[in-house]
Amino acid sequence: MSGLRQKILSTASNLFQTQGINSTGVDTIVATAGTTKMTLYKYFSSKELLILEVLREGHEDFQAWLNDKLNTNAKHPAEKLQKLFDYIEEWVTSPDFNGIGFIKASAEFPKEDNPVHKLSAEQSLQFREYIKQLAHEANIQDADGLALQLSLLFKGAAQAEQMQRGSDAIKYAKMAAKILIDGALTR
Amino acid sequence: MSGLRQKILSTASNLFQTQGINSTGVDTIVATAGTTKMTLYKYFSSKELLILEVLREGHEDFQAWLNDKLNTNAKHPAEKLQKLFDYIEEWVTSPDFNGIGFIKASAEFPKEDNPVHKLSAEQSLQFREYIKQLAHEANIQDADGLALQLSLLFKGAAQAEQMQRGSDAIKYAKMAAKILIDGALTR
DNA sequence: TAAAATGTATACCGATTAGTATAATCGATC
DNA sequence: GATCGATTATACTAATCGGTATACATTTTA
Repeated sequence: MSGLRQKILSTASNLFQTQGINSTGVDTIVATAGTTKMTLYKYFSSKELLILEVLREGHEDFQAWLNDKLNTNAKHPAEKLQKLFDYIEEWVTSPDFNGIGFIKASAEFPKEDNPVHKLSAEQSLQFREYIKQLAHEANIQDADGLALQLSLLFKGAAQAEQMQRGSDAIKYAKMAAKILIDGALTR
Repeated sequence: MSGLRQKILSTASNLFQTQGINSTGVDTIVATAGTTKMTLYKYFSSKELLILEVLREGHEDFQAWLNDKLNTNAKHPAEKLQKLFDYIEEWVTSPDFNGIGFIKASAEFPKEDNPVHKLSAEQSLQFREYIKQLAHEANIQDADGLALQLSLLFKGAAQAEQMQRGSDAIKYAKMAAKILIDGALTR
């Protein structure tokens, strides 16, 4: 049963994050994963498809982890909102954190009709919709606006973290989020 | 007097933004600029040096434009802070806007010792320091913190704009910035 | 008018890219 | 022990990459 497929996926994910997507050749991926090109192309029919799969898995992992954390550690919707950036911080500062995929992918594939770019935009929107749902359940008037603002803080912090690992950006993003959330709740 | 050098710079800037830096070959640049590789390499001894120069010019233009706008249209330091995102919006929504270079460059060159990455991080920090100075002059206690938060909003909005042109992210970033600034001023 | 600088045109180099063809090797099942 | 699927190993293709060499044309300067 192919642990190889998973190995290739995780290896590619790491390399994409540390070296860049376009700068990482297929040969480098298979060499690092300890396999050959024939095997890679048996599981992924093209590099683009591999990129898409890496993005998909990364996003699903993040969303599932975040949703699970919020559901088990917060009862009321407003509480979820207030704890959102706590878990974002926990995710981002985790030692095996390897970046928010869709942030970088959209930069490396700027053409709007590119499949990778389209998936990135879709995932970004999906995250925003998730926050919007939380805000809506917390009876916030402009749920859409708050969701957009929080996603901006998230993107900014992720971008800062990718620019310099271990920056204190997340900490201040959390404080800014608290101000925006509290303001929206008491309106 | 070489208008060719400037033509190459602006052409490269446009292509880098619309196609990506790594995805834009030197041949494409010279063909689009209407010149030859020999001329390009007379002005820029390598592609990396061309990238650095494009980044440098873009950042200088932005900083100079922003500083000029603030100085001529706002008197008091607090007023400058409050109008900051108005001009950021004006810059970003301008039709000939071609992206905040250091946002994308840091994604395409993730290695921290890479010259392009280093310049990007430097420019990002420089922008943050600029805001910090404004906040300091406005007698804001945690000038550093506010500057970081505003730069997060700026990065997030720029990232959103690069993901989808014409998004309303800037509008909401402006609103969030107002909340954060007002809160910091009346403390 | 002669010299010098600037730009064009074109062909080339070695390295790297994504992807494929072919044959050999491995382990498990029957 | 033979067979079968999965994996490896290696060599290859055609295209593209950044960068260079050479020869020629044009314009500027003296």
